[in-house]
Amino acid sequence: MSIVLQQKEQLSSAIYRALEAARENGEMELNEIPEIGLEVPRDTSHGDFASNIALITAKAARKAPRDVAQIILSNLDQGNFIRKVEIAGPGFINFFLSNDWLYDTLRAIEAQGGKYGDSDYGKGEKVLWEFVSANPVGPMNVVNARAAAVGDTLARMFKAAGYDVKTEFYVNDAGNQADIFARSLEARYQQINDANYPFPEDGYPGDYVGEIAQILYKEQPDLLQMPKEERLEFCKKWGTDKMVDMQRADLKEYGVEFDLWFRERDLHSANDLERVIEFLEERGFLFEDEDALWFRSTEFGDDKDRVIIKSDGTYTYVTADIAYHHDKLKRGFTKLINIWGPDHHGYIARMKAAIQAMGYPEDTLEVMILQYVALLRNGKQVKMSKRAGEFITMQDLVEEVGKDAARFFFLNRSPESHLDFDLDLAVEQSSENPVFYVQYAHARISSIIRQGVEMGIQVPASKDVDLNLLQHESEIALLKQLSGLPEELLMGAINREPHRLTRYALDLASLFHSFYTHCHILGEEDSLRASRLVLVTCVQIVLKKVLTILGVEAPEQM
RNA sequence: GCGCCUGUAGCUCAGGGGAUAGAGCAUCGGACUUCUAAUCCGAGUGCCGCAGGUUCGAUUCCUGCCAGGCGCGCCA
Repeated sequence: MSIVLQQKEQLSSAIYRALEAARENGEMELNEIPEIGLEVPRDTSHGDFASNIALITAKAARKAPRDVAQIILSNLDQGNFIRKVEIAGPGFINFFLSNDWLYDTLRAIEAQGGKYGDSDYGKGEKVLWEFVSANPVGPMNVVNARAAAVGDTLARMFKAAGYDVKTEFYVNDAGNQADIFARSLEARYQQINDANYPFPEDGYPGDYVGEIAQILYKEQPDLLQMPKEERLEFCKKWGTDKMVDMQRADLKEYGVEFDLWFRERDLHSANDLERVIEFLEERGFLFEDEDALWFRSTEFGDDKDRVIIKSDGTYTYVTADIAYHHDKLKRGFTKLINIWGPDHHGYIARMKAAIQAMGYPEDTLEVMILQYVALLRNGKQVKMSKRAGEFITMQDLVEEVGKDAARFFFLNRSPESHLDFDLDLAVEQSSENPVFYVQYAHARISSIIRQGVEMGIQVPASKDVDLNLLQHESEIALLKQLSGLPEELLMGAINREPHRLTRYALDLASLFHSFYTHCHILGEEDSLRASRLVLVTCVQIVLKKVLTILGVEAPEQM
């Protein structure tokens, strides 16, 4: 249990006992004692912890909130950890504790290192995070970049929260788009020898198709010997594999490495679609109408039934997706979390229906809908069209603003908010980007420790220093911030809020920079210097931990 | 028409049943003989989209409306 939680528990049981005592001695009538809420107030003048219990119970007790608070106080056993209690505002009870718990936080960080802040909340539940899953027919876009950053970070937050996590990229290499891509690639290949060879009307116009056609030509100069059908099949497989390789490389450069890459074509070759259709058929969820086979998804709350096999005998996209999710479940995952773009939100109901038809609870599948990213240049939105071959790719973005800045920028916003990404601003102010502010704090600490070592000063163990020397306002503020990591990490995972962590990192960096200005370290006398070295080392550990989860570098110097 | 998301400071965005609504950027003024000034300290700004409702208390929850983005295929 985190130290903050320990404090809250101590306080709430003290309040509970006070309420019971008040009830017994007749000072207060109260049938039920509600759950006692405690929070860390934003304003430090409101204490270390505050409770609104008096406001909540006032009505049932038929007393004014401040009177209730006064009764609680007069029955409260302050023990030896509560330094001061006061009633404030409409009836809040503010608790001021002795600093021992803050110093315990340093000991915990020292003992746990990079694991500080982790919990076993998830109890090892197997969770699969699927995100990006961009079609292997072109470069990834900025929404993919947003999804990559969010998914990658949330997956790590889940690991920290005690889940058994895998990340997966689903490759749509078997559908219409893959066929169109194959025809586009084949046409570009033909054009190497015959400039007038017709390009398909619906083909992908981007230059990249021609570029990889060149690579294909070098590797396979005799492709034209093949029968057309066979050649298109080859182009589809080779081409989508090539695109997947490129996507994998781009993602790696962006700091995202998936545990698993799942190919749609493997579902087809393993006859998984037939199998899942049979499975649903047996359970009576399918019916025929107008020469097509339908899935009765309305039985599970979808607003329409969905076609599974089209009248021409081919499958729809959702069929493969059902088979895919069936496969995920067969692999033993009990929680499937997908991150989709806003254009797919209409898909949620039918996939959840499928999950239920397969016999699993509706909330086994959770879909996070990420909102769009609008790119602005010269104050105007950049119009992008895959059709016209005009778009700013993830790769362009990373090259332009850098991996760390791009990731931080995406992660610093709540996933469901629409996002305006001003390219001019991102480039122009790249040296003032918040990410550097956080990294600079880490580099500064590294520098202090480095110089200490040069002077023959090592970072001491906390047991060998007097942590009580840490009394400065900026030191206390830092300690409080450090104590908050476990809760931030856990709440961030539970609520799927990566931006909690960027915010936490910014706040921690800010408090450190302020401390740095007000307090010196290496020049201080031995005992104070030792205590502060312990403190900044803990700040460094926590900064590095958070940056690692965010997928951002923690530089030793800048 | 139905569904999802958004509406908070000049801009980009946090927050969220409670105590004076926050940060960064931008603007203005200070701080480097001292561990990195990519830093710090200080200053101003808000019908929290509008209107009702629930509540001791609503910017937060509920309903309706307005505005913007995106969906609603035997496409993927």
